[in-house]
Amino acid sequence: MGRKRTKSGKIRLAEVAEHAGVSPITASRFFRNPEALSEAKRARVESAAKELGYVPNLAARALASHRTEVIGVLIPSLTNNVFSDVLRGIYDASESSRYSIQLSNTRYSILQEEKLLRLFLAQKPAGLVVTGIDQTAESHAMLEAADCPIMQIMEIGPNPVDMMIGFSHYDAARAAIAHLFEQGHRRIGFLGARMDPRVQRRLDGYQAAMKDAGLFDQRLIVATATPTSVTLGGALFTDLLAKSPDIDSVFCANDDLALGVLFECRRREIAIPEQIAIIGFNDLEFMASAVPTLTSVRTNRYEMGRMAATMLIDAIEGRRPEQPVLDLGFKVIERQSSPARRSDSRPGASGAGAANKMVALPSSHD
Amino acid sequence: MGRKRTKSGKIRLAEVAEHAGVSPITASRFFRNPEALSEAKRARVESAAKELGYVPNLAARALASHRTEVIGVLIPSLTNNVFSDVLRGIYDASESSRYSIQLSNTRYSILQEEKLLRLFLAQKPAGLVVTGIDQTAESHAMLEAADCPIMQIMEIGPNPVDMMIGFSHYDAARAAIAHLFEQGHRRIGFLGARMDPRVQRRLDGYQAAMKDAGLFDQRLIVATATPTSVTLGGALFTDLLAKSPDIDSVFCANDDLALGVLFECRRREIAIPEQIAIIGFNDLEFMASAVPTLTSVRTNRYEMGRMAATMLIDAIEGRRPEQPVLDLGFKVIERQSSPARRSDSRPGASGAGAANKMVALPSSHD
DNA sequence: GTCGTTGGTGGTAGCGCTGTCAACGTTCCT
DNA sequence: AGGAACGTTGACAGCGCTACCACCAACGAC
Repeated sequence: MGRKRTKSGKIRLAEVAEHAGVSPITASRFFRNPEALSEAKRARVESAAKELGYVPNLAARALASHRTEVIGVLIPSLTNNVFSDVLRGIYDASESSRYSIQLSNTRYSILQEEKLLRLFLAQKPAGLVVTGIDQTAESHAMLEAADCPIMQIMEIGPNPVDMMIGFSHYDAARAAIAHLFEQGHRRIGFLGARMDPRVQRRLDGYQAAMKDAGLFDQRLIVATATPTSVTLGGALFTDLLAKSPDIDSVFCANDDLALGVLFECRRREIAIPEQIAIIGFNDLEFMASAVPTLTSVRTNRYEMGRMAATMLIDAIEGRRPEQPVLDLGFKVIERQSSPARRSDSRPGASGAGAANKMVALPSSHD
Repeated sequence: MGRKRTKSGKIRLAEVAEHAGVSPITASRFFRNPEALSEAKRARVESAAKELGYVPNLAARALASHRTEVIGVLIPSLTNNVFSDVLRGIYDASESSRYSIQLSNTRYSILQEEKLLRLFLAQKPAGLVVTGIDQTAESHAMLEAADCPIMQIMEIGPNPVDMMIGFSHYDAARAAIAHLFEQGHRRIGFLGARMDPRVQRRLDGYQAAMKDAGLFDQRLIVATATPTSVTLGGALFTDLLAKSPDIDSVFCANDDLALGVLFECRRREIAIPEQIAIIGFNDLEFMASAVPTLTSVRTNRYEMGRMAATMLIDAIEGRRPEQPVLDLGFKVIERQSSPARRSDSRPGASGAGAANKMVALPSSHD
């Protein structure tokens, strides 16, 4: 009874249409723009499709329509906890949509990013998510020329290609240092690993804050291109102690380093926070649970991913946001590793539920 | 001068063929099976493609060839560190190939897995990676019927659908308990979170080992469906202490829990390892760096992902492995949290470089 | 020398879907 | 009442590529 079919019982759109007693085009429209159909035909096609177990052939759709339902995502690392949170947000937001995520890893190389971008763009993605604002000129040009919405995530800065969601790493670092200043610290060390552009901007923020306070000292900075790890945190802290034995606190550019510092202090019997205060960055889950609990700068990673995908999908479907650049801000979460030394009215900082100071500023550091 | 072209200067295969002075079919063959061409034509097509910047249209290819160059990967969680390592291996191995990875998150639901499987299979993937061996009957049937290679990862067990890479979580747990027995421990607690099938099998291994030794006690087990976290480790340990104050050691079904236990012991001033020994599972990076360093069962997660993708791609391209089931084994990495109490000839266990006992057995527990 | 046989090449005919445009019936306006 | 406007539907012609089969030359076997 069926029309000709090449492959094993595969249901095609034509079968659905025949079953529903409509033309293939009407059936096609049902899947793309159901509102355009009359109530009656919509129901007929819907039940026919369900009955036959129809699954559209995405390759044919892509070929005929000159576009895909793929959102390309370029991130620098799969290992980093930070990106796994962002990714989870992206996947969660895309799950209820028709779009699928195509992930690629740039390994912190903007040249690799450029190469991948070229590859992605050639397949006419529905949208693109790229990490950061430090693309090559060539990449930037390709993104500008792309005929799909683009979302830059992780940080905000001038000259967005299209949309942008993130926060100012510079301001966040300044807020971390301001917090330590408030608690009475002066000799504040900086520990940084990987030194990707965002960590670099945290270092910039640290330097600016220290210089403004007249406290800058090159010997307070230990930074390496080595990928981050807890073990590395201990090693960098050891270096820092050797360079500057008189530090009273450390700003770690991420939480893994902070945990490494915590352990190294245990090993050296350095009391936290009495001898050295610690503040981390990102506020990973374990920070609230360490002993002592560790102060950190909370960033909204999951939300960043979720919003990025949501806004991107909206833009793909023609609902462009009124506000293309979104600053998700950050919070300094005060915990035991950086206590208030003054006995003023500030609420105590003693764990996850402790007083938080919300800081969310537009990026304005250059 | 070119032939008709629908879209803005997009180079099609026909253009390349024309430029190279061959037929489109010959050009097509160049990309699929270069060896089939004569030396001369191969060079001509190659330079023409390069000169024109030709990028094949994957949708057209998929439509015409009835297959895609997509490897579907179904994992239960994006957050879990364990899977991010596996994923990194998969992405690394696929990067140099023509295949792209399509990732989906089952959220530890085998019903969701079944749904996603149906979706994936309909797009005729080149290959499929699924997590674990606990698919629904329906899923299993679909996988059996699929006309592409299938790789099951994370554990090994009976009745592989096709290929399988992993290790026995049951045996690994037994090895962890055997290690604690050797060190003289008897009241060994078990802490488990999420209780997915693999954690369940670790519990099974724990129970079997304890029963075999005549030491089993239901009150030694604290397990919850709650997703794992460091904080949860502390909470579960608190529960365990309430149920069994006389424990001498804890086997944590993963390292996050172990870190939580470490912090909770600090909080309660319980000495590790003097009062309580700890062993974790997976050997995440921080285990070697904690104070004291934490014993764990090392699993080859990155390697698992890398091998899975490599073998799958080989199978897709017709190079089927001689050995479809691969046991990657595990290692108990002895560290300070579970020291040798006897002063025999066993090498000391004092850090990352400490003596390791290699155990790698085929799954044989049922 | 004729016949396979092989390796290399090309022609034809779609893959399953959607863009475009035309055509239809209905409603609303003047 | 006539016409425009709208909402709904369908016919047709590909999208860019590859499967399939046919073909041709060059080679060795008999």
